[in-house]
Amino acid sequence: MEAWRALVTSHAAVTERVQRALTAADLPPLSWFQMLSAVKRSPTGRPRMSELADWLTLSRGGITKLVDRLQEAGYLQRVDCPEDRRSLQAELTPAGEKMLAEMTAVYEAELERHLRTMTAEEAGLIKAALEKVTGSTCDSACDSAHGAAAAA
Amino acid sequence: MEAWRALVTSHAAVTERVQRALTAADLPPLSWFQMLSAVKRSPTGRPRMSELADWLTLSRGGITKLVDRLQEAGYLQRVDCPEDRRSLQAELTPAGEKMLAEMTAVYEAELERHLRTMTAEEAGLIKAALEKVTGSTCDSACDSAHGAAAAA
DNA sequence: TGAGAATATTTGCTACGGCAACTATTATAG
DNA sequence: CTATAATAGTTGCCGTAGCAAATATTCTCA
Repeated sequence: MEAWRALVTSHAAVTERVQRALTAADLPPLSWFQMLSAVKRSPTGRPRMSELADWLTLSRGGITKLVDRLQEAGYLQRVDCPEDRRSLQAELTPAGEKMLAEMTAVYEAELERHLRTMTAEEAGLIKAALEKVTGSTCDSACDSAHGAAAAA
Repeated sequence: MEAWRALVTSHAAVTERVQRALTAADLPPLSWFQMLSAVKRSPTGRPRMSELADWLTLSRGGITKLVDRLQEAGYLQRVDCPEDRRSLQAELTPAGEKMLAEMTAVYEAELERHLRTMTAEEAGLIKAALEKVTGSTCDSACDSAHGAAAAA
């Protein structure tokens, strides 16, 4: 429980620092970076809107508007999905690639600044422990759904 | 770096679950819980607005509005600060104490659900490592201010 | 003491995100 | 094949938070 509080606190603190570092460098906000890097990290390079919603833990509507802004800024474009005509895929433009690189530099520098007190072993442990948590979140969801269904 | 990504992801996932658990239980949002428990955890029990802003990592304006809502709901009240007439202190009302207890129950239950994959040792390590990060954030801020001053 | 800098909080304006309703397309059942 | 349900995405409306300006009070120093 205290560990969770520490996590929440450090998350908020570091995130705020990164935000400020980005604005100080006249760069777009963190949400843009998260979007751009999610698109970049996608196996296909062209994730669907709903995939982005899952990865960024954002609602569908939120994704629509975020992509709108990035598209208007010229960093992303929507392309029709060939397998499903309901669906759209987001794709980085060259300008988007460039911006992502710039933001990544600031982002990683700031992270390094704040996480330098952490040893590699600690980082490894944290990564492992928290990935277990995230992984099990899906199971919990199923439990939850099951429980609700049973109750209904 | 990957550890940080894991942290961000698990934070978002668990936070979202807790939010949903609270709304499912017809309780106020997570921000209210954070505010109430920050007031409760204050050494004096009557933190100032600016202390709350620091602890919740929220802007001053944000605190004003959040306290406004909690006050209107009858969970908090503002009292004049005796040492500094510019300042106000937030104080839990009996209804606020009661609500905090209710929300704490749901909050902790949900946390336990999602963090059950973590062992006590892991939790201890994470807590220690992340508290180091948060602690050093202040130093970094000083470094940063110093660097800016030197540059100017 | 008195002028001006610094600090604590609030307010107005704006941007961002969630939810529920809507459209368009695909999947399922009969 | 058609009707219905389910899914992908967008839109409108609302609540919430940040920022900069405004107000009130305290601090500094001459």
